[in-house]
Amino acid sequence: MSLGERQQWILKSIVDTYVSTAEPVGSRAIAQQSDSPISSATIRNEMAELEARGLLVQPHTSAGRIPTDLGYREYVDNLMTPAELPEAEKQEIRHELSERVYEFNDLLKRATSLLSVATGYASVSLTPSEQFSYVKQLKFLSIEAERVLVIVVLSAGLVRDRLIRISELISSEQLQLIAGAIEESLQGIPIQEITLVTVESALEGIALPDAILNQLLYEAYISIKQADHLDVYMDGVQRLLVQPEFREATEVHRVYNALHNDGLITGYLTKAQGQGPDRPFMIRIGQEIKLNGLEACSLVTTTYELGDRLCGRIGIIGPKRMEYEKVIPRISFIRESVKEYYDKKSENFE
Amino acid sequence: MSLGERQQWILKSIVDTYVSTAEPVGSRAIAQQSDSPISSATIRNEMAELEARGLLVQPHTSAGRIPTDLGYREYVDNLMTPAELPEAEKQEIRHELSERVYEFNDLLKRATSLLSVATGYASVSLTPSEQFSYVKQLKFLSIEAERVLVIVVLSAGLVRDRLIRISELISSEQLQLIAGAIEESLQGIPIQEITLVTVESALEGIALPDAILNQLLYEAYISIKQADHLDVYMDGVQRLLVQPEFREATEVHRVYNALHNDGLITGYLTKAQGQGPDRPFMIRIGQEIKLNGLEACSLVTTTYELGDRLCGRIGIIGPKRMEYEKVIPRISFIRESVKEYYDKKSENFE
DNA sequence: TTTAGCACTCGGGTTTGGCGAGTGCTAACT
DNA sequence: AGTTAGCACTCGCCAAACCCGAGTGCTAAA
Repeated sequence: MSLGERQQWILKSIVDTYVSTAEPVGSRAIAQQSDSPISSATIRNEMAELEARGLLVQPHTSAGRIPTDLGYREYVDNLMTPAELPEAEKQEIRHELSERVYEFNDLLKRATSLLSVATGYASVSLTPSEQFSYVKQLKFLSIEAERVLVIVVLSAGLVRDRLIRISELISSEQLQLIAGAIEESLQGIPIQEITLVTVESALEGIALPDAILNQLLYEAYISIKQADHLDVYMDGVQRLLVQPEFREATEVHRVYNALHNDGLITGYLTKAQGQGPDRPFMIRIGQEIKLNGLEACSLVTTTYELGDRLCGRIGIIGPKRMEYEKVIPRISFIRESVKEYYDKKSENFE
Repeated sequence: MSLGERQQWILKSIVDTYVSTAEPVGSRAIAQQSDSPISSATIRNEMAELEARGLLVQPHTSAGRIPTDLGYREYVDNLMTPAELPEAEKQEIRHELSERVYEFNDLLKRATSLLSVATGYASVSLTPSEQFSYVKQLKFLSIEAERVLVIVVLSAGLVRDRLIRISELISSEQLQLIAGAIEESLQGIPIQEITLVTVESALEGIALPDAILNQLLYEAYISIKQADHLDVYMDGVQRLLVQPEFREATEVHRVYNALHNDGLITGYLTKAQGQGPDRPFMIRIGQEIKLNGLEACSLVTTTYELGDRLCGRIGIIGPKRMEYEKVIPRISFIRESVKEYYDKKSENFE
């Protein structure tokens, strides 16, 4: 590979121009750019070269060029220089971020929404989780006769709960006893490895009818499994859909289906979770995303960390023709702001 | 008003045909219908009459007629005869409804999804609530040092909770004491009427630093207010969007924005909640829905009841050109199935 | 090696004309 | 009086023809 300096400059110009106009860009447009030292003819030659190398394509003869996935890749890896955000915008985000936020998921939801506004594309995030979580606490809380709240506290401090009904009256003490026994038997076992049998082994020798015991076991098991699940927040999809690449209703449908196909995005982002923190941004362009329907999109996400165990993912989905230089610093800043707020809340609520 | 029998028959035929073809229907199409006793010329005369009465329109000269909102209204009120669903489909729904359902909201979500599949349009539902709910229980549960789970039980049995952090260590007993005091002071007060002041009055004379007391009060207050909030589930929007009325991308956007404008649908359905149980179905056609962007849609919803206090809403959003005769019995059946499952679970969890 | 000039290509927009579905009106029929 | 056949008319849709202009690749000169 290794492009000449002039070719780099031309490629960058083409990408920048195409990003802002969404129209194939011709040699003249580049040549007329204020700081261009070279003529359109020369640019044409270089463009032909860039096309031969697979970085550009012509949608048809007599049209300008547009970048290929590879062209964007080159741009993203070597050519762009993300700009720092202006202080005013930082202030704005910091201010908006804390409005009407009552718990962490609110904060994340809000951050996701802000990210969409700040970038103008669709945003997604994954609720935090830890890689190998286990059950730290399990409680049965008697709410009324025959109704019990099952509370699961995971190792990293996540709390989930679930309301169940049981068929018999049972005292708080007994409930506590059972919960304690289950809790103890699960100490240190990663949730993925817990099975119904694991849980069952806990209750040897507790003096209660089998029926009720089995029900509680089952409910505890379900609650634990549910506790580990991830939510995905998505916002501003309409901002993505108004992009000119989706002028066709069928294109809109393809993207819509991909995004709202339950669990598809979640699964994808979860797999991406593995990315090391050395390369904080994951940028997938067009075909590189393997999800059916998102071929015309790019996905830029990053991992956010809370405390020293929890992490999640946040980022945006835009057209391939995306303002990468603007998007990156905004995701960065929001990632940091979320962490900051989380830490602040942890040590001292307002 | 009062249409002649023949006019009724013609109007019904036109609506039925238009619903299935999405094309303006002409006099000949009606005349050729197998059971038509009359000629196209007569039908033309009647159609002109129906148009004069505002029940039909011609999109342009030399096109057939399509129903106006008023035409659909007449159809819905007087002409259609909803069919009972086949037993096979009932079985199917009953079977699907209970899969992987772990608590009521799962059931509702599942029901909503099934409704969309069964009708082929988008479906919406509102989580259950009661008209004048009050706080029945309030609990603070100490999870770890400095982390407390606030649990609110509403009068109808709804349970909501929220994890908070507090800045100081405080014993379980003290937490219970505070929660008890707040709980008592709120007995019988409708949630809408609770203010921060109401809550504050509870803690006269508890011996703890003001700072921590105030924080707990505030958190309790927020939790209570949050407990009352409604969720909306929506599913199968893509089924709506592929309808031919939304072939234009801009139309897709209008509908999309209306549906995903946070709180818009919720608010609308909540207001509709008031509908008496005498008229179980609310059918809003086109302009009758006052929401910007849904002019081409119809909204058919019904109230579901759980126990004797809780109720919510479930229904579908389709194009005006909707198979009302098929939609109604499906909503009915799902409403009943949800109630049935809820009751069954209440008395005896499998 | 760069650039000016030029012939060529081809997509997009506009115009034109024919086709056909559907209508309203009139006159005949029951 | 109500119904029906016949017919002229309207108008949206579609395809063909057409032009325009943007952009190219090539060639030859600087």
